[in-house]
Amino acid sequence: MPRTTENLPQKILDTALRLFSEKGYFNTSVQDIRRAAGVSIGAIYHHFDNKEGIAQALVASILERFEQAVADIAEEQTSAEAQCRAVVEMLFRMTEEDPRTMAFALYAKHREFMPEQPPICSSAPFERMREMVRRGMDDGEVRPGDPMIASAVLFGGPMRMIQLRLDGVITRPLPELLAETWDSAWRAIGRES
Amino acid sequence: MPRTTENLPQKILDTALRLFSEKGYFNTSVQDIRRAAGVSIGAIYHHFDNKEGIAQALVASILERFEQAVADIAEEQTSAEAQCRAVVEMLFRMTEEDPRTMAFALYAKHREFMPEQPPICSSAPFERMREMVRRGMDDGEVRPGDPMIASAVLFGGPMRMIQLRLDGVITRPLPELLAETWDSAWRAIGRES
DNA sequence: GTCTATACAGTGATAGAC
DNA sequence: GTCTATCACTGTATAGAC
Repeated sequence: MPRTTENLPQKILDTALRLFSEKGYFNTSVQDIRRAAGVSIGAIYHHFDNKEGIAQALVASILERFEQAVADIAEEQTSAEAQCRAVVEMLFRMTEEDPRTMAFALYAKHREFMPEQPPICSSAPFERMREMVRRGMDDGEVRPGDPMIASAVLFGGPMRMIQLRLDGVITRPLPELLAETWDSAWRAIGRES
Repeated sequence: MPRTTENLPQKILDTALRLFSEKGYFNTSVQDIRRAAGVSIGAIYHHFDNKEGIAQALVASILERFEQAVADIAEEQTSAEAQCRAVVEMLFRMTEEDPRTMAFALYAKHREFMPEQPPICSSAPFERMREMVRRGMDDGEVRPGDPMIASAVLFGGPMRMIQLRLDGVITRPLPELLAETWDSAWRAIGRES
């Protein structure tokens, strides 16, 4: 890849992500994006079909990163507990490093501005997380029961922590709280040792 | 209270709640509310300051119901576990009886259309739920630790179940899943018996 | 590929009759 | 209190020059 200045589509996406997560999709006009990115309306509509297309490109790119991270974890870790813990650790870290991406990915109502798109909670990385729990159940690492309930309870707590952190209710960085959060969350579904 | 036909402000609120939860706040115009409620624009603006005022009235009324329900539970139940379980049972029941209200109350981005309002997660009923867990910790009913983490993990799982149910990922009525959900969630933070 | 200028639909809100 | 008619404006998106 030749060394080039940041290309224009990427600059548009970065700016849109910032504005969408700060003010919300509907409170952000294409004019706002144009102004903040320092480009023209024509350039935006040359690279994207319409405003919704910008949002779609953003979600697709974020889900791709998620899916890659989860896939890497699935390869590196063997036990279900280690896999699930690594996923939560990754999510906590990403929340601190890039809160805007997390807010937009996990905590926006995509259906409202992308009516045709499937909900985020049925996307590949989330399916994979449920699959980790299901396998742990088959292997006897997780207490028997309904896999959907088990994964909702296991990941629901940490995801609630992320939401409270993004809302400013939790003030400490999440990685500092990982150990205690995980101990509790796993105790809910793990077999006692 | 005299027996009267449903009054107009209430009809406006009911219609707005339906449209807001089905299509979202920004995809619903005041004209849409007017049409669906079978009233005039003038009537709407006579009873409410503006569109945001309708949303504020809705949130206030829902939070009042929540707060009342949680206060009743706090009176009826003594142990922290019984209190918290009753809250989750109430939320699961309300999700089935009135999914629109739950979707709008728990799962809408209020800050985007009501910028001046405090976030829902710092409202009275949610504070009270955290207080229940904190008291359980003081009484030795809950394992010692950070009360914020404990309540996030305890209620985060059930609230994730509600979200998945509203998104159609879970197809069975939540009350049928209450027992298993609660057993897991409480195990995360309760002292072993 | 990037720009400026503009079309035009639909929005929230108001005025004023009844 | 409820209505109709209308305003002023912003939004998305397109056309066409460079």
